Amino acid sequence: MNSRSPGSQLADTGRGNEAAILNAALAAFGAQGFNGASMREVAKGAGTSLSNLYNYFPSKSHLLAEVLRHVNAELEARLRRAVGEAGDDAASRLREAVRAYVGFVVDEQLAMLVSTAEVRYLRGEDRERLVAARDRTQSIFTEIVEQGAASGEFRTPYPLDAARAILTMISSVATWYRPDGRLSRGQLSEQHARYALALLEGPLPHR
Amino acid sequence: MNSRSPGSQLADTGRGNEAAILNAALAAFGAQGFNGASMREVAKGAGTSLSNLYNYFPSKSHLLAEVLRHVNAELEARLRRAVGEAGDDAASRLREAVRAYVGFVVDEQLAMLVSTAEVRYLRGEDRERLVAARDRTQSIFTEIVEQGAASGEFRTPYPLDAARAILTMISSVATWYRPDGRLSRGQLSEQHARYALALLEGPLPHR
Amino acid sequence: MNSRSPGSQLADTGRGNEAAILNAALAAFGAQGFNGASMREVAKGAGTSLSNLYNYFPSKSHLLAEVLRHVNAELEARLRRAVGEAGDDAASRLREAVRAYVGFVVDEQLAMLVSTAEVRYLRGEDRERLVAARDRTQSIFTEIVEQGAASGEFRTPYPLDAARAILTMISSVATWYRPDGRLSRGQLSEQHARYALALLEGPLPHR
Amino acid sequence: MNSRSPGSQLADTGRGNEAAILNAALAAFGAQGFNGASMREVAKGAGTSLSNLYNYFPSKSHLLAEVLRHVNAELEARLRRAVGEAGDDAASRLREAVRAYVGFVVDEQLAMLVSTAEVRYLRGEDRERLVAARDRTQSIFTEIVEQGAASGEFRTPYPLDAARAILTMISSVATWYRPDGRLSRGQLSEQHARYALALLEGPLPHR
DNA sequence: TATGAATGAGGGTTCATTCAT
DNA sequence: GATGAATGAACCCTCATTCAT
Repeated sequence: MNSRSPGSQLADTGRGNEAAILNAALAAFGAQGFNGASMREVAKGAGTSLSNLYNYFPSKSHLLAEVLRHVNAELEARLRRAVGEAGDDAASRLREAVRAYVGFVVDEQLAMLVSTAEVRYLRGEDRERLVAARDRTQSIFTEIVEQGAASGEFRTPYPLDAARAILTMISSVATWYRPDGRLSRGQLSEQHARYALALLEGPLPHR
Repeated sequence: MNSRSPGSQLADTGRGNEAAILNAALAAFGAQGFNGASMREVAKGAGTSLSNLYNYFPSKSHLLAEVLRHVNAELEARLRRAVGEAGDDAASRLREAVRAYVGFVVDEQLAMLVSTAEVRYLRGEDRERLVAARDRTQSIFTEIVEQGAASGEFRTPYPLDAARAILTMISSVATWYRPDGRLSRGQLSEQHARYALALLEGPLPHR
Repeated sequence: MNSRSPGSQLADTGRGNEAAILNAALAAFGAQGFNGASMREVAKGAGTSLSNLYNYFPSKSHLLAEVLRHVNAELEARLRRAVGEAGDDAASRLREAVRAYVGFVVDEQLAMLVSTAEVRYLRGEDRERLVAARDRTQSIFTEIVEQGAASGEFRTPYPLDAARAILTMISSVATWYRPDGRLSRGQLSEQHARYALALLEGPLPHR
Repeated sequence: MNSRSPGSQLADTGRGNEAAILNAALAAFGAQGFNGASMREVAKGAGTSLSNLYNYFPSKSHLLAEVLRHVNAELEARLRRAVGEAGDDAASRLREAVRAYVGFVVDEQLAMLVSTAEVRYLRGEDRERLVAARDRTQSIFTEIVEQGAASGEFRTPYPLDAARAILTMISSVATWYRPDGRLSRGQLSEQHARYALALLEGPLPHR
């Protein structure tokens, strides 16, 4: 055992059934997509009645928004923790950020998938709020990359574009990763740390 | 004008309304997602009646399958053409393949988005057939990568994993590319060709 | 038998189920009120499926709007016919108009009730259209009243207000009339013709 | 200030929230109709919780019944007071009754509207009780009319039917009256007093 | 009294699909 | 091929009401 939270579980939030509903929604949206999932399924998954869902979330859209908000919050927390404990140079900070991100993708694969695939169904304010929150999360990476570009550690001509490429590369691991597959969590982290440094044209560790 | 096909248009297929329906389906699935789009929308977009759709495709699922099949076929054709016209070394073949792929993503952004986001709604044989077709398409890249790894041009310790990373990196360009954005089609091609070589730890062109 | 149309039937309108649906809606709205009636009831009453209703009317509100439009159209037609066949002086024109209106209320009691009670549930353009149509219908009365006021046949100091009072008085007959009650159709017509002349302070027939 | 109660307020009844609930119900039923209004709205309007409503009224139907009972009680009280202070002859008693009724309609327009429109949603004993109470209220008018018919003051051939016509005429003022409209409270009273005498074919005041 | 959480029934509406023409 | 009408299932959501506290 380790200290990581169990796969694809949103933290308890105090109110009776809220966490159960959020988790059931995550599972349902993950399995069927936002439009393919029904509130009845969510209710069944959460062990409550359909109508009670609406005592917690005013609409299916809002429920999706809350799911995505929680997922991003957890990701951001993990990233900040990891970067906070890293060294000072951009290369090691990047390495830790990548490891934490890959770890999140592996631990919370379903959350990551839903997070990527279902944002598009958010509209209006909910969407804007989430986009803003994600920008804050991604800025953890872009700041490191800018630091490394400024210090000369990263020599790529396109630091910000490369940063984006790194992020999508890592998050898309969720689309194919299998816990019983050829690559372990650790191997994936090493690989992607190396990919990231390679893309940024930074100092690759010797093989 | 150039010789590229117009954006997000599936080729005519001979049967009266077939192309119109496929294109309308692509547009509808792109705008609303597979489950969010309705056959009525598709019919309206194709300028025909709802029931006439079923003279061409036996079900909504099948319609999706056909859309995805056409998109992959077009992508594969473009890739094979590009690689066929390239040199013999892995680096230049890779460069041309990447350029062609990026070009496709840019030209057929919507097709690429749908292709990525909606495969999950295929089931059964339709799904298997498409997965097989995609594997054939992706093998264009993996063969080049294996060739380069064997020849020593690419020194990455993880050639096949890096190939997958390259593919997802390129296809995800569709999620953010804007025709009027900062990066032109050509710049994107150059960037990604460089990313690919960097990831494979091959010979980077001088800046 | 007489030539009056059967009670509470909206005329056939050509399209297959349309008349049946309108009549079923009239019955349902009459029995339960607009909000108390369900589209399922209407469908059952019309002998069709719930979903088929929406092939004829895009929403429950629209269905109500159409019901009310038809009712008013029928009333207006009857009034114009009656007035057209009357003499030239205001008193006899009024008498015929009142008789026709009372006749309509008695023949189409349910239609009249729904017409009065459920307008309030119309919103937006539907409401405005109906209000305009009703104004046109009521102007049949107000014009007669103005004619009689100008000619000196009606001596009331408030001709237009009295006209309104007459109209509400007649239409509210629908709230208590019973076909098997003490007052026959003919008696009601006579009474209300006399009420109208009395209210307008015109020439009362001798008793 | 005068001695009339404020518009559309049901009197306090002693129990904590009862008056607030009755008034909120009156407002909600007036705005949306009985079936269109929800107990949640009523609770919100009364400033209490949804479930607390059921400590005062056992059901929505009962709540409606109580609202209507209060409205009728207030109307009856006003009418009896007015008639009690009038002279002895039928014409002046009628005049005072009409004035009081018109005054009530104007002062308590919403209450009158609800009273007229929503009775139909009462069933069973609640309905019977209300009908009986209304009959008692209306008998104030019918008794005056019978007195005047007997004494020869009113010469109409249909005294009781005319009485009913008068009542509906007055109560329907609520459907169009606007406080800022052309007709003042006083003018309306005068008009309707005259209408009533005209309908009954009694002695009209000189103009 | 007063509350918040809970629920089963039912609301209007849309869906993919079928079928007679 | 092409259509318009039709349908049953399912959708999201709201309802009046209950109950433990």
